[in-house]
Amino acid sequence: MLDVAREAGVGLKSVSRVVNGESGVSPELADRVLEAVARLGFRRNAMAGNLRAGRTAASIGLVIEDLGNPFYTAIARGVEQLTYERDFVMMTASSEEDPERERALILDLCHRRVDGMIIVPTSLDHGFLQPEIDLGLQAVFLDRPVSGVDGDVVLLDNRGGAEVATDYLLSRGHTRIAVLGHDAKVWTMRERLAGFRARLARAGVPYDDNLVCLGPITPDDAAQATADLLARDDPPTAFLACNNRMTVGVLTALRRHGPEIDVAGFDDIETAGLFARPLALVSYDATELGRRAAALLLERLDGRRTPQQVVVPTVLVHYGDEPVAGTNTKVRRSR
Amino acid sequence: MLDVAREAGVGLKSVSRVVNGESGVSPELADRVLEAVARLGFRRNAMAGNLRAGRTAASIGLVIEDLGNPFYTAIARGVEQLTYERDFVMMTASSEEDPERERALILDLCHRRVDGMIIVPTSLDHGFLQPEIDLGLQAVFLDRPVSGVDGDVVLLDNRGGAEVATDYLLSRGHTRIAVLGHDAKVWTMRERLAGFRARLARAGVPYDDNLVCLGPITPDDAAQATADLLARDDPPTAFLACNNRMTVGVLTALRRHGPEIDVAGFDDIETAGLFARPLALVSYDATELGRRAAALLLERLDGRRTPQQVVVPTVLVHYGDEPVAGTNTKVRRSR
DNA sequence: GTGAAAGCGCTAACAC
DNA sequence: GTGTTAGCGCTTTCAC
Repeated sequence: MLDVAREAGVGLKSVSRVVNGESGVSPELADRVLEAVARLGFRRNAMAGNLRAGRTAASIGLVIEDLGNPFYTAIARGVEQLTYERDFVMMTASSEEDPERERALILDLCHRRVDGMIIVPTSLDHGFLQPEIDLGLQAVFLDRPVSGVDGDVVLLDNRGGAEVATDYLLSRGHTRIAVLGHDAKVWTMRERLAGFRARLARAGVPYDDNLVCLGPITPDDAAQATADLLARDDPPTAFLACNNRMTVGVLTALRRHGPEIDVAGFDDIETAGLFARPLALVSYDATELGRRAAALLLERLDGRRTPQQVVVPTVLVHYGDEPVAGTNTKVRRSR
Repeated sequence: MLDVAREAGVGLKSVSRVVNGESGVSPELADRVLEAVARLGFRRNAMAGNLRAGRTAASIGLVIEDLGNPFYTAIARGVEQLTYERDFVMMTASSEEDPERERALILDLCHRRVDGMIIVPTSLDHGFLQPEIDLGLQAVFLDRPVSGVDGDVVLLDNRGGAEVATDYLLSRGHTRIAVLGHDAKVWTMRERLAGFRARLARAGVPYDDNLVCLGPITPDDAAQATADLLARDDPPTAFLACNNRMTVGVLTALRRHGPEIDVAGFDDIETAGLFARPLALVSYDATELGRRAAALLLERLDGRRTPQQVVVPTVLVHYGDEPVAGTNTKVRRSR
């Protein structure tokens, strides 16, 4: 920059002003500067500019579990939509559900002085973040609550969604409903299970632990588990899949089975309307989830300090009952 | 850092050494420093460290079209897999297919001194990047070639894929094959169309411009276009959809039609095996596409300068012919 | 081993 | 309007 100043025969600050489009520079001087900039191939170093006291990098960190899962990428998209307008860049990182990796990722982003972070927490305790927050980091947690840290939280109405889905399967006359889900250590999973059990109890249907299969991770895992369940002497007559991967797995295993087996699942699937089998999905706008989180973060960056929590409702959407475009019936909102 | 030095009663450089885990510090001194760091809640500022001459931010920029499209997120995932191991952070940004936005995004990332960039180019000319490259930026272009810039390129065998898909439809006896695609300004689209025409010609089937519909963007657009085509006096008997959104649209419009209409599409769809209708898809590993690009970029960052170009092959995968899990028949490789 | 001094490229405060 | 002077928080010589 100093070189430019010399080349143009002006002061350092004038170059700074011109380069940053600040006002208060005479046009001719600006021209000279611009010329020198061009001649010298000067590029402003944003990092240096952000070095100033208390300043940050105009960047936000997004820590999700897996860039390969449409749920998380929809979130990333929502976050980007809002942060782009404010000229933040988004640094995305996948924790791969590994608490240790998550921790390292988050701390690295902190060192890079991101202004704020949106985190889908994998660790059970985020106490390690509190020091950073005390130092000025702003954080919004997404999809799961956290303990030991100040920050906003954006949640899904998991319990309500599970309740509506369970009611639907019960209303179809099922009493032996299998549940497929991920690890019960994950809060969302516990909530969904709780909703399921609550509705079963209300309907007077006994809860059978043997029909609940937690653990599968990939669709293939889930398909195998489904096949195992169906091979039993007293197989389930309906399935509740607790996330998009489980749903795909269940459906894969059911391809040779008739429509008498009903399936409900959590998370929307973009192509569900094209499936061979009818399907009820607990849906919600995942992009909106990201937008809400980003909005909260931006509010925080603007100065809000009182913690907020928002819960995004879900809707049970029926696919395939009436195979006509655009007629998915929204049956009942969870809240 | 100076505060820490004072607090520990040591020199500035010693703190730096300890904080960066450099060797050559006596254990007791290190202990004192660590203590002071803890007491003062010191956090190293990575941005300041990277300010030094010629240094960079250990970050790479990824510019794609749309974070909502599984094609691009699969790429992002592949890129992340390789760059994570080298402690780079990934700054992701969507150009939304807007050349102006793309340009702004790229330039912003340059100013943030990313070490390298992986770009799915939307603009037709990237000459504006050459100055940055001359200044040391490393770039890899993905999915489409670019003009006017030095950099590596990772491409898909678009033409070969289209040829195999076209051959398949021809082999099923179709002579009136409709093509749905995005803008012909996009290189991939032109390649796919060229492959289609080449095989038509070879088979002696006349090319009918009226059956080629370019322009739809969303699945809904494509569904509408498909419906329009089917409503003609002499409708097509098969469809070639040139990307995942087109495929979904075509299938949506075809839900009420029998299996006599064949559909082939470009891009894999994760849930295609669950669809009501058989489907042939020109598939490839999009994550691998990202990995290849990242590998090239890392090589460049390690010093390679000779430009490279890699072409990733495609495979035609048949879904739904034989509804059993795991038996998707890979019919023919494009190369 | 350890530390002082001189920047890295920029912006904020303050003169002119 | 415009330029000068301090830093921002760190790393890098290079003495000690």
